[in-house]
Amino acid sequence: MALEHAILVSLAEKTASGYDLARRFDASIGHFWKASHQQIYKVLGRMESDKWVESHLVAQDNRPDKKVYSITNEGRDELMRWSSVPTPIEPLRSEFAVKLRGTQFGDREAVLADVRVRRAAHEAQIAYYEASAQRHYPEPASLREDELGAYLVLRGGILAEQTGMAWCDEILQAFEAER
Amino acid sequence: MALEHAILVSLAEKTASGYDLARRFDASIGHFWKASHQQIYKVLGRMESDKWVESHLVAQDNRPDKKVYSITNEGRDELMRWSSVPTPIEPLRSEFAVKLRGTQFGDREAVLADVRVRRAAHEAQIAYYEASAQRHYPEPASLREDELGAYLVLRGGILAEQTGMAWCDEILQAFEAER
DNA sequence: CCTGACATGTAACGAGTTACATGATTGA
DNA sequence: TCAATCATGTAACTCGTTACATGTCAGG
Repeated sequence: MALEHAILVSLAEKTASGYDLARRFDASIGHFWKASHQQIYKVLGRMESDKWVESHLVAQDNRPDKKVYSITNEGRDELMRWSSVPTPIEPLRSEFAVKLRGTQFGDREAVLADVRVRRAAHEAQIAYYEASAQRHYPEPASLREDELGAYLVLRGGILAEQTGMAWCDEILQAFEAER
Repeated sequence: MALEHAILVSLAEKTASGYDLARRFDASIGHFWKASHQQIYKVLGRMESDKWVESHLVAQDNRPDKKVYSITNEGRDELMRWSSVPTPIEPLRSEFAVKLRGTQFGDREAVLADVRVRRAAHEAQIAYYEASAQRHYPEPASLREDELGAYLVLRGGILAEQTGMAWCDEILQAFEAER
């Protein structure tokens, strides 16, 4: 399972509570791997049994206690082992593609409206990613070693969104040409 | 669930047995939505209870009987209804991105080897898709209405694979530059 | 005789989502 | 007083995968 490894990577960067991790999975890491807090707590429990992480309670003023997790040496070993195994190639999976394929059996105008909404969403996401790149990595030619991975992932996000937008444009053009 | 609708689209094009559908999900439709035969039989059962499809047994010579499914009017109505509801935007989900992000905690050379394998896989997939496009849609400027959806989905596949390959190239370059 | 294509399922499990459950503090 | 943020979980359910289960026929 990749969620465990996503958590290990996140904890290797910085210790965190389940709540902190849930917020990270809403932002940075969450751009390519989503997880709900419920699932995170569940998996953290299993990971602690497996000794990949350990926790200690931290009391706070005016706030609930929190359980701060950190990665163990066994966790670091597992990360090393996992990184050396080839990643299975994930097949594409797109409900939108199914719908596009079946346009002739559906509401053509609604599908086109959907394409326009998706195009706008891709556009917004590109703007967001590019602002993020500008802010965190203004000089991509001289990145620190520990920044490279996150930067390349961001680049992957930008490329994917640009492609999504280009696809929407092609679909709109094809449908307009046909009219 | 989209599998039900993928099956509806497939049956709207042509009646099929569970076995036939499983083969279609290994090829054309399967390029953007995978399903095992076990899952298909399970879902077909539910869809028949819901009256979206109906089946009749067909005896064959020298072969086992088969249950041929066809879409009902209710099934067509459902397809129309579904097509008019906006498709939820599927967030990216990539174990490979997690691994890339965590390269500093792993085996850098193994990750790079993985990138090269993935690049080759994208390249092969592009060749496959382009041959398919050439064979089925030699003249994209003049497509029949019932071909347009499948053609555009194929285009989406080509664009996605090209992007995947471009990303791999960027990763390889960045790691080589750093050395 | 053995493999592969044809044909249809069940059972057990794992991953992930949705709904439920609780409780403190801060600011509008 | 009401909503938002902080903080941690359980329970029920759905979707999908893997393993198991069975049997025919054609071709090498």
